Amino acid sequence: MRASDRAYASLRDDIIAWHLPPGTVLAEVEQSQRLGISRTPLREALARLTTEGLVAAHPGRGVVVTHISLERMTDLFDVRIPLDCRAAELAAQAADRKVFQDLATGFQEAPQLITGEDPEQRAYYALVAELDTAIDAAANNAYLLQAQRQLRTHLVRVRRLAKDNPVRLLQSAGEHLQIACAIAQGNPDLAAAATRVHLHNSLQHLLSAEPAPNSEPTQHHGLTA
Amino acid sequence: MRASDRAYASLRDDIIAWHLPPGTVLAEVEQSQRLGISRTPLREALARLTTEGLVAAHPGRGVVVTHISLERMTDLFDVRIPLDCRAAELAAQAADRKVFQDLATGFQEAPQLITGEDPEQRAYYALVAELDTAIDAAANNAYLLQAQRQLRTHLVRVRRLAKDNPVRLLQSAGEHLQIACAIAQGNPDLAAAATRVHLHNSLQHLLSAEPAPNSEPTQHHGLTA
DNA sequence: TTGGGCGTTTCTGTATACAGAGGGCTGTTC
DNA sequence: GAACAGCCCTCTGTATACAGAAACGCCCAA
Repeated sequence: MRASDRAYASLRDDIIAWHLPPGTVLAEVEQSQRLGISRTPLREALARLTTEGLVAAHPGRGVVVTHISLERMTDLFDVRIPLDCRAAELAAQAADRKVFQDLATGFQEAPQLITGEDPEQRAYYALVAELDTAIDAAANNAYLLQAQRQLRTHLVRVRRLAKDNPVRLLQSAGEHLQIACAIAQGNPDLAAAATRVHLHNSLQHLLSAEPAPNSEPTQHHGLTA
Repeated sequence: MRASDRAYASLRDDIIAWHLPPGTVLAEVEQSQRLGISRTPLREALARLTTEGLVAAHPGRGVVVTHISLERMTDLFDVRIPLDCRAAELAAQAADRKVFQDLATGFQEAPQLITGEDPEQRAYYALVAELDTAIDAAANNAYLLQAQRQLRTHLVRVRRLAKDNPVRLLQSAGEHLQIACAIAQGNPDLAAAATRVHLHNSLQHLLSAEPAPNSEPTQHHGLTA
């Protein structure tokens, strides 16, 4: 694997995990030394992160980890809802039903995954990611996948701002179960509707949380737009 | 402006305009000499083009201009339709009506723009781009804008494969007029419906054209997905 | 004649060196 | 004491030099 790929993955993970919190200045020499590479591959990694909107080139100040705020989630969901609904429709039309039946079983057993042990609820979110991946594969649309990947990066990042509680996670599991069942039944309309319901509730839950201490005041969002 | 930005813009324009047709190998030394820069900024430009899907890193063979085919337009419109419809809805909710009234007037007069003089119909497509820009501005959503920009790049590129004829362009102007009017009236449902009608007809027109001589057989599409 | 192996050559990926610009600090002056 | 100007320093952006890998071609052998 190339050094620039490793640097990209490492920085991306660190930003998503809030090891590099918003506002952090990523000086090229400092980061290249930290990662044990030269500036050339590091610059490539930073360029990729910039196009993704995870960092922004602050002219004169270097590259800065972008701020993320709950206020912008409404905008993000305005894009996410139609894309995810369309993906669910396409998946319901074309999917291997066995795959989604198995996923449905998984979500039925999700309450066992949602334990108090892991505050990040990795096991449950891994199952959610599995469903997303299965929908992507069934929809089989490279353009759709690329658009969704962009959005998901920012969504994973905002999780830290939200307050997951077992009640909401159990409700979420039920919604995902509904989506998986609809796709397994080959019902596109139902799959899209279930997706819309789930995303609506997710957004409401996100917005209902009071701003976390990490939430910074609204600033330039950093998308190169 | 940075050398890497100029290289990116130059290569992007050349690919979109088919000066660099699909399958062209972009060797780093060759292109850097052609553009009068060194390999470092050129590599940055190629990386950006790769993430956009305009070129693909062919391992061992260098970077190659990706193939584009009408077959993939169905996939592209599967993403474009929900996004454009949502954008039209948002614009209809928030737009400065005067702007879209003026655009509507422009589309009413579009038949005068659609002349036989310019085979590429630049004047008409500039008006269409103006409407797109106005919708983007009214929708005021950075995530939406970024997703649409990706798609539009590929759409402009495929125009060369389609056969524009005055009949279709006049029909298209009427559809755009309907969209602009609906937004100017502040009617989100109508705006989305008009957008859906227009995109449906656009796709049908694209697919009705027999494959142009430039159309290559289906290959790896090159999106890094 | 064809297939396989080796050498050459060119290419990518990385490191480093260099130049220009911008900011911060310090000294001086009002 | 405060404000402005000049200098220095650090940082980005670019060029170039170097190393490893892969592909092409040629030669030899079967």
